[in-house]
Amino acid sequence: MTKVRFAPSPTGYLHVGNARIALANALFARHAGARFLLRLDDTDLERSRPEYEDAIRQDLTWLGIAWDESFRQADRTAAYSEAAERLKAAGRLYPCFESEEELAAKRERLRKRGLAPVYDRAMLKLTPEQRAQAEAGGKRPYWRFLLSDAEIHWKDLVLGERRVKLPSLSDPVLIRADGTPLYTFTSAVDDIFAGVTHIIRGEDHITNTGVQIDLLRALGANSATFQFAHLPLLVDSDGGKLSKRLEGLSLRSLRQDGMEPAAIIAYLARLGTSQSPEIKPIGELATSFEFSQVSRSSARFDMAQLLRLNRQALHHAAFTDVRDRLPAGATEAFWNAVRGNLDLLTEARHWWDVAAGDIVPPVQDGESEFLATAIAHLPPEPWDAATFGAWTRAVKDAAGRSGRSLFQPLRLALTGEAHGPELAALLPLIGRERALHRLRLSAR
RNA sequence: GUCCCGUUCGUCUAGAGGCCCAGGACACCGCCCUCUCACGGCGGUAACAGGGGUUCGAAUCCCCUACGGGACGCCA
Repeated sequence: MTKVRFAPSPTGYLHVGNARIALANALFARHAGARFLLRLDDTDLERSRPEYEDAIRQDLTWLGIAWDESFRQADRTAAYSEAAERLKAAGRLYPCFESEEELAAKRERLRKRGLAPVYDRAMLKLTPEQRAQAEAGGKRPYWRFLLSDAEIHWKDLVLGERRVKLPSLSDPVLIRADGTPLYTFTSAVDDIFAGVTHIIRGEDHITNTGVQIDLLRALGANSATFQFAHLPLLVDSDGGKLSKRLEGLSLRSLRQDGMEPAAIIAYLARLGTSQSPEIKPIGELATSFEFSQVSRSSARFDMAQLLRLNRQALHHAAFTDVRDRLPAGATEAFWNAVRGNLDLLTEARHWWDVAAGDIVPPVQDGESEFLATAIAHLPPEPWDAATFGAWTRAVKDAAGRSGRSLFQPLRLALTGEAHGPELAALLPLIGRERALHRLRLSAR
């Protein structure tokens, strides 16, 4: 049985970078028939907040990403203690007493000498007496994992052969002085516990993978049962850093702006691959999902492309898909008339005002005579899709105009805009009373 | 600072020595359709970061440079 996991920290809202990783996991899971575990990595008590946990679940659901099982690390402290004891017994977890200031100073010294800031394992050489002395002084230890001196290598599903030389790394801290476990540790313990087989995450975890493979082995797991896929990070549209601006691009803000989940899914599923984005259900997107088609270099997140996809998604959206988010009273006829002209669903509100509310068209200088002619030929209700054609034919004959000079003033008067949905569809929604009023306002 | 990775049209990419004076998609431009926009159809502009090698031949292999990214936390 294959299993993937998406493991966000509830320290903030999900952003597009997170969503891309979550989606890659979901697509792979669907494609490979794997179970999807949603794990809340909330071991950082300082920053984790329950409301973010709820928000993450909501945002994933909104995107259409479902999970088969879920748990939070805060509920698994006993398992972490047990694993820690085993590592201690095996001599792979050792206590340290340096303060954070001391450690920072050590790193700084090494850096100044042009060396990598790797922990010197000073505490490993502590005699039992020295250790007793430190503890007597009221110091509580934090615990480091004794890395082996191996060179870890694995075949990354996206990046290919990768190597991490453990001797060039610091022994990672697994347990804080306050006794709480750190990500590196809990993640390995849980991946074993949950039976995860494919770890799909961002490229920023490459070094962690080397460490975690060593840790998985120390915990008695067969590291060969784990497959890794590291996706290159996304960068900002001006080529700069991924982080700052994209992290601000939360799913919630996109949702607020009227972005369709279908567009986000379509864009993120294919970004950085050789496949073109397509508006499709997530299940169909999964069918063609392959790690081998993901590029090894970072992809640029381009809002313009997302917007384009969003327009496409809207263009194809059925009334039933969007009715809950349309202004109260909006009808299917209205939706079908305007959807082809929307970039964002939020713009529907404006067109609803045009169709059923009050708008004030601009006064068109020099067109009063023409508009008067148009008013004179406005047919009586009831109106339907054929009304506009019949009316404009009559106006054409009476005013001797055709083409743009015929239609543009009418569009401007009726909608207040130079561009917009087909008037034939819009006119019956506007109705005779509003149409008359607007034509008069525009003629003045 | 040290180590690792990357660099092909505006964007996402195809390309693993001759099939490439580099292909596709989106964007853009033009034409057609058309009351506008959009849709659709047809066509077009546009790229191998730079420099050295290796080779009969390099986008593809090697080296250097530049630029970009990542890692180096008692964050995840």
